[in-house]
Amino acid sequence: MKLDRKEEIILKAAQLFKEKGYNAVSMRDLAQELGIKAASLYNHIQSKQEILEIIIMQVARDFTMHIHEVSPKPISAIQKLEEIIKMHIDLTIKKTDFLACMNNDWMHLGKEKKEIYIEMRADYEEKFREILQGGIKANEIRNSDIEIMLFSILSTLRTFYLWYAKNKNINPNILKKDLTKTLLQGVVV
Amino acid sequence: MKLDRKEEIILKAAQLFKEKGYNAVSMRDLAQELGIKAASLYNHIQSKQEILEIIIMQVARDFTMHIHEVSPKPISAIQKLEEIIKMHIDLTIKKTDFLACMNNDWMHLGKEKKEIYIEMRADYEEKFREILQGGIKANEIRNSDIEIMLFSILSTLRTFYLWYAKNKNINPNILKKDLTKTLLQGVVV
DNA sequence: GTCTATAAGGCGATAGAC
DNA sequence: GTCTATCGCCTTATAGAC
Repeated sequence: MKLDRKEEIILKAAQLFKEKGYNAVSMRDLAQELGIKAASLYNHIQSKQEILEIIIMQVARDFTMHIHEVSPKPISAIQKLEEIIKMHIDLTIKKTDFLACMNNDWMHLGKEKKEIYIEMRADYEEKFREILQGGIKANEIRNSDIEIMLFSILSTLRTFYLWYAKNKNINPNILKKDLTKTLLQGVVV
Repeated sequence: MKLDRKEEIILKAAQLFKEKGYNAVSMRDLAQELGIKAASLYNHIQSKQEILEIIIMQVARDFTMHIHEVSPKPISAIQKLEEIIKMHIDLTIKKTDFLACMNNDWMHLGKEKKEIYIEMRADYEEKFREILQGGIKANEIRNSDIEIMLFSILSTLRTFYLWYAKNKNINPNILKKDLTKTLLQGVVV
C-alpha cells in the first residue's frame, strides 16, 4: 500500500493538528516533518486550508454515511445505538487523528466548508435524535430529556479518541461491549 | 460590582478564545473589542500567555478544590457523584468561557504551567477514580471497566458547556436531576 | 518534484510622548 | 493609562532555477 505524496502530507498534517491545533502548526513545521521545504508542499496541495478541508470533510462524510445506513434498518432502537457506538469506536481506531482534527479545528474551515460541516453535524444529530425518539415510543428508552440523553452519549463518543490514545492495547470487542454497557445502562448497579 | 481593567481584559479574552481558539485571537483583536489599542493592554498584563494562564489556572483550581472537598465526606459514592455533577453544572453556568478555554487551549500554556495543569488534571481524575472504586466495593456501582466509566462521565461533564450554550434558559435544578439520572442510570428503561 | 529567494503582511511586544 | 511608531520575527504563498 504505497501512499502518494499528497496522502502522506495529509496524514502527517492531521497528526500535527491533533497534537498542537491547526493554527499552531506552520507549513514549515509540516514540511520539516516530511523532510522537505515548505515551498515544496505547494506542488501537492493548494493551501493550508485545503488540507484541513480534506481531513474534516472525509471523516464527516464517514459518519453521515454510516448513520444513514443504520437509521432505516428494521431493528430495535437499542440495536441501532449499539451499531452506532460500534461505528464510532471503529472510526476512532482507524482515523484517530482525522477525528481529533474535526472535533478541535472545524471552526478554522473556510466560510463555505464550515457551513457544510455544520449542516452535516446537525443532520447527524437529527438522525440520532430520531433513533432515541423511536426508542422512547417503543418503551425501550427512558422518557427523560432527549436532548440531555443525546448529548450525554454523543459527547463521550466524539471525544473517545482521547481515551483511546492512552489505551491502545485494549481488545476492540471487549471495548465495544463495555462502552455500550456504560452508555446505555449507566454506572449504577 | 465594578471590574478593574485587568479583569475586563481577561473576561473578554476568555470569550474570544472560546469562540476562535487561543492562537486565532491576536492582541490587536482583543484590544479592538475593548476599544483600546494593542499596546495599551501591556499596561495591565505581562503577555498574551499570562492571560491564558490566569484563565486556566483559576478554573482548574476551582475543580481541584471542590473534589477534595467532596471526596472525604461520609456519604455514599452515588451521593458523591451527584455532588460532583452538580458542581460541574454550577461551574459550567458561572464560568462557561473559562471552562471552554481550559478544555481547548491548555496545550498552549507555557512549559511550566502546562506541567502543573496536567498534574492537577491527573489528580482530579485519581480522586474521581477512588470514588468509583469505593462505589464498586460498596456494591453501589457496577463492577465494569472503571476507566471506561470514568471517561464516560467525565467527557460529558467536561464538554457540557457546549450543550449549555444552546440551552441557557433551562432550570438548573431540573437540569441537574436529568443529567444525573442519565449519567448514573443510562438511557435504557 | 524540490530547491532558493522573496513578496506582502500579521504577530507579540517595547519605547517614549502625552 | 492610552497613544503612535516601530522592532524583529514569523506567517502563507509565489516565482523561477535546476
